[in-house]
Amino acid sequence: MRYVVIEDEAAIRRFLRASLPPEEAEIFEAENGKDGLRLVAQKNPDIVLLDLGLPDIDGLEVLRRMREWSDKPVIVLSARGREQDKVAALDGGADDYLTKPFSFGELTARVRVALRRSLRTAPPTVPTLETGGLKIDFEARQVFVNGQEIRLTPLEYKVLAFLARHAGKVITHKQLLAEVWGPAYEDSTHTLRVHMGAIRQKLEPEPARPRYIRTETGVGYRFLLEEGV
Amino acid sequence: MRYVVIEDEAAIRRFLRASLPPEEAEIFEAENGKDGLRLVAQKNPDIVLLDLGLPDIDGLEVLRRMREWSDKPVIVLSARGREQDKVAALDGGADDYLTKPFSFGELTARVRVALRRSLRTAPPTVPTLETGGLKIDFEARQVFVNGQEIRLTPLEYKVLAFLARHAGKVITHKQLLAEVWGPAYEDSTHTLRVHMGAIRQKLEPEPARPRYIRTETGVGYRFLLEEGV
DNA sequence: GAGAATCTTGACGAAATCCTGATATGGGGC
DNA sequence: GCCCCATATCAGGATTTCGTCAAGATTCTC
Repeated sequence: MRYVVIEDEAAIRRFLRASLPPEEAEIFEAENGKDGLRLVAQKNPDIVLLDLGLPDIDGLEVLRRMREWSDKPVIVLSARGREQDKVAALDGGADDYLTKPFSFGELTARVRVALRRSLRTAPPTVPTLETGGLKIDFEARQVFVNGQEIRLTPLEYKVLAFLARHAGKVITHKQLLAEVWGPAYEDSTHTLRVHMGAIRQKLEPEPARPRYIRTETGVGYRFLLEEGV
Repeated sequence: MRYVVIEDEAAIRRFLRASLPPEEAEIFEAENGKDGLRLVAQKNPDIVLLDLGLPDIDGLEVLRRMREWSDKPVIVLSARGREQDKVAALDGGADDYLTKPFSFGELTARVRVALRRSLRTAPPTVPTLETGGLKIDFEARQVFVNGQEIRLTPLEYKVLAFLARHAGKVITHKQLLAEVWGPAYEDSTHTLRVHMGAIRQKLEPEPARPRYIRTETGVGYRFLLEEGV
């Protein structure tokens, strides 16, 4: 996690450095608004801690300018405790407001809240798997063969998705049945075979000689990553 | 904007009612945790104000249970001012924490912050979406088919808009019901089907062979970006 | 308070999906 | 070649899921 701290009092900066464990936190510090804005732009932090009483530009102005091009979470730390100061900062785009003196625990908890939220806003990866002519878009729940969409029933999709998520590894019948049908169906191998037949019919060019899902006789099935023979 | 207030002191509830202008705020009140949870599920509010000292369940427990199925913003209002109380609530899923007595201005400012943020969390706002002969103007809340405006009821529009904002992806019945009707209605699939029928009747040229919204049997619905078959 | 619009609920036929049994295939061991 | 086992395929019928219609209930509007 990367922090930018914009704060002119060295004591507070020291306090923050001490509060945030260095193995988790990379901290960049600025003593005035101008340097602070530059740091935010350069370092692309996950969160910004901003003092209002800065020597050059007022903290509110720093916030205003930052909000023109960034929506990184900002927590304001200020000695000003009047209601109108809080309202101005919060309406000016701050995500939270802490009045000095504040406690270490509350600060870190509020930092966690802000980080938790910004993580939720930005979904991590786009999970999509592609091998040979087969493409599986897990997010959209869609499967393509050579660019053509293939429609799968709920069970077919679940089976294929589970195999693909464990691509390269052998998945036993029991594992598949327990995962897709539920633990009570571990012995319904016949049902599984029928569904596998339907899946291959739909996505294998030659269902009799499968390229994507190999049957491991006596054990289970394996999703092939590189096109095997 | 819809508020749910979970607070046993009548004085505070009165204060909140007075603080939030009725023309902008629809307020639902509960005096204990049990009713509060039910209200959140039923009314599908934009924000929840939660007291920690409730007569039946502890506020922290209410928060914990709510977070199992909802990520609506929650602002905790509490007489407990100790650091450990704040940390527990914030780490328990609260979005903000205000110690009583709090000022009217700070409360409303923090509410605005939470609302601003949850709006931003919502899928990227595309002012208008167009595919085939269908055009959806999200800002004006208007829908056109081949240039002709289609009148949709509030629920119909919400369903269509949610699907369209996640165009291409499968939306499960539960997701759709939780989002449009509220978490308490996750199992009213039948109602959803009837509304879907009405929507298709209005905007599909051939309602029996839909071009814009495909049903994914056993899973949910999908808004089609390119015109399917 | 009447009328319209909207929403929910129930009933029933249609469609899709799923399971089961019967039968075919294919490879290894003898 | 022949048998045996695991697997694959096919076909039917059961079950689940969907769509539609229509009748009440509720809310909104005038």
